[in-house]
Amino acid sequence: MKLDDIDMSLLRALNTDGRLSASELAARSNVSRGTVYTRLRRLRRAGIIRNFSAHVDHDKLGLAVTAVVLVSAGQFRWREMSQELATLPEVQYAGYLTGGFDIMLIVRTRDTDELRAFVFEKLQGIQGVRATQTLTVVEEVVNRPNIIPGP
Amino acid sequence: MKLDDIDMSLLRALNTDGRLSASELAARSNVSRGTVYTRLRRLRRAGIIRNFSAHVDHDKLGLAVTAVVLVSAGQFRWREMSQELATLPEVQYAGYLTGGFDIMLIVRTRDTDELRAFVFEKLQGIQGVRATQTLTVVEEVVNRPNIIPGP
DNA sequence: TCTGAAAACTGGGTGTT
DNA sequence: AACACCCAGTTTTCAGA
Repeated sequence: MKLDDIDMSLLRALNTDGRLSASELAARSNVSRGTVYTRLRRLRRAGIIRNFSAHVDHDKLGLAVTAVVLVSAGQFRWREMSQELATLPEVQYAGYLTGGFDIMLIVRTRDTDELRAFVFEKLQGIQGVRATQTLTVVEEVVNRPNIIPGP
Repeated sequence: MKLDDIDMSLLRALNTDGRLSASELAARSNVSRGTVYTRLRRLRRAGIIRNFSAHVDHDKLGLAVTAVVLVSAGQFRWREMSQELATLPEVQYAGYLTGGFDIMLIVRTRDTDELRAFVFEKLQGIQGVRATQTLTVVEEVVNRPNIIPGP
């Protein structure tokens, strides 16, 4: 799907505030409300906007520990591992890599005890996981929901 | 702030759909509309809900390349580096680590050319950046906006 | 893509449990 | 606290241009 300036303007606005009303979006993008409705529907149908979500402060929710887990995998079972990783509730991000490691996870737990349990019991229990390297996040500097390309 | 079942229910609902109306939230959490308003205000004021945002498909936006960049840093200028990293538009996530690396970045670019420019020109140009290791994300398996702890 | 009007929702308020 | 009710203002939907 082709995206014009109106679409990009809407996406940028919704990136910073996902609950903006149609009339506010219309004002910011200099179009009518009707246009905003039809554009948003298009963007959703095309899968460009996947969904909307609140952004929560994990510390304040009691999830004090964030860790990056780098995984080296063998005997690659791509499909099965994807499914198993997707069911782990602690995993916020999981991606397959090329380079020094095969998988990268970002994991959130209440404390280091839960992190240990995750890495050494859950993760190491998955077939194909050979070795893991766990790095604790001491401070988050940037945490953006999206990157919207510039003009 | 103490969070009860109602708060958690609202957070879970807003995690999966951040544009749910107050009446829908009320129905899903089995509370009145008024309660939803007061709870949401509390959650925002307390900083538990930071903001709301759309979630976009970066591939469809033309950002075809996602990479994890692990950085080893020396002569640590914590404050300055944070600011410099935060201004880089390609950076979706940046965090300081303990372990084998000092900083982890998740970066999105249009193509590998932009990625190269980011790593070897922008990033390596920042004072304190000693060495980088770039891993390309071949496939994203999990990409959740939040982790909401279970009961 | 825009406009106007009906329908639904919001954000208050009140008093009650 | 949470609830049910009400009310004016706003937002959304939908038709027509």
